[in-house]
Amino acid sequence: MELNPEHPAYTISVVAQLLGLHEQTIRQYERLGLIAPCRTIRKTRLYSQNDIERLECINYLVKTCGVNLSGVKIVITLSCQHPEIELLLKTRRFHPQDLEGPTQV
DNA sequence: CTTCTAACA
DNA sequence: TGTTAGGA
Repeated sequence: MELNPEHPAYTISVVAQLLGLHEQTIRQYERLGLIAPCRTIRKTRLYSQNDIERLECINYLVKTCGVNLSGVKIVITLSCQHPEIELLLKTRRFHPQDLEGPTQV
C-alpha cells in the first residue's frame, strides 16, 4: 500500500471518471496552472492523492462558490500561504457569506 | 495516451 | 469564459 499522498497513482482518464470531469477540462486546468501532475517518461500525467483533492477543491470553488478559473488560481495560491483558508477549502466551508464584506466606512 | 484548434452556451 | 468535440 502506498500511504504517501504525493505518490503518483492515477491516469487522467481515471481521474476524469472519478470526479466526473472531462479529460480536456482537467488538461485545461493544468494549462492554466491550477494543477501540476507529474509526468511519466512518455509524458502521460499521473495524479497523486493530493492532486485529486486539489481538483476537488477546484470543482468546489467553481460549482459551489461560483469562482471562475482566474479566481480559483488566486484562491488556491493564497490558501497555500494561509493554513486557516486552506482548511476552509479542504473542509468545503469556504462560504463567502461567512466572511466579512468590504470594510464599511 | 498527447497537444492543438474550433465551436458552443 | 469555460467546457466539449475532433483531428493529428
